[in-house]
Amino acid sequence: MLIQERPAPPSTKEELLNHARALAGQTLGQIANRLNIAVPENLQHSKGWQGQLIETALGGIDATFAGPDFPELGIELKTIPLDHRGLPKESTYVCAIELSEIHGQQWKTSLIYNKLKQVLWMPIESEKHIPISQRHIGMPLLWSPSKLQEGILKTDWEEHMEKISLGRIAEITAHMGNVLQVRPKAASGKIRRKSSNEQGETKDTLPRGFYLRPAFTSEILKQNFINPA
DNA sequence: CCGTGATCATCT
DNA sequence: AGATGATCACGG
Repeated sequence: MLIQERPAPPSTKEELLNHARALAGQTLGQIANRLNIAVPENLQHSKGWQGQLIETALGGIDATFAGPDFPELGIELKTIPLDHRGLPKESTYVCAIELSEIHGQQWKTSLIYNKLKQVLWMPIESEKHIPISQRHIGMPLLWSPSKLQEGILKTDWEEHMEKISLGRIAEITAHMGNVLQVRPKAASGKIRRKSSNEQGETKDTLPRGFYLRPAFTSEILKQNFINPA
């Protein structure tokens, strides 16, 4: 991705939100053109393209950093693909799961909590038949989990982490978790990573990541109607 | 190789 | 159709 005019990082939450709202109604093509970024024909070989584009447009940091996209503000950016009904088309990847040194991890200090405590959701029109350059950005939402939502996330997280700490990660499937899933996250099914249990014994396992179910992100996006931007 | 950005491809 | 398990590209 060639970037010629990368915006500076926003210094305040208001600045970020204003910039994000200014993108609403625009197409991916318009945004890409301003940044001199080429638009791919399809996303099959450019799966993270939209996320990188919006992150660049808003002045976020490098995607490779294992933390919030806007560290100063503690805000994570997530693009979310919508179908014609305005519902999420896919689950939302949150972060990789640490497979070692998981003993004693607490929810409040976990990587996933720190990623989810404040998220800027950028909806993107993602019907298959619409050319990528013509897809529109929807109205963004700056969200933090409600007490109820956080409780559900925490419970899911604790159940998953307990299995992992017991060395039973192989038993975890995407069927588990009310709103938070554990699914493979690797370049291929052949990749292996060391996973250690409470006794310090290690096993090689497929790397996993945390994902939010579409039903959960759908509920989150409804706040756009309760609290119109 | 690993974690970031996610969507794809297949099965039910 | 929707969900699950698998995969693609990139920078460090």
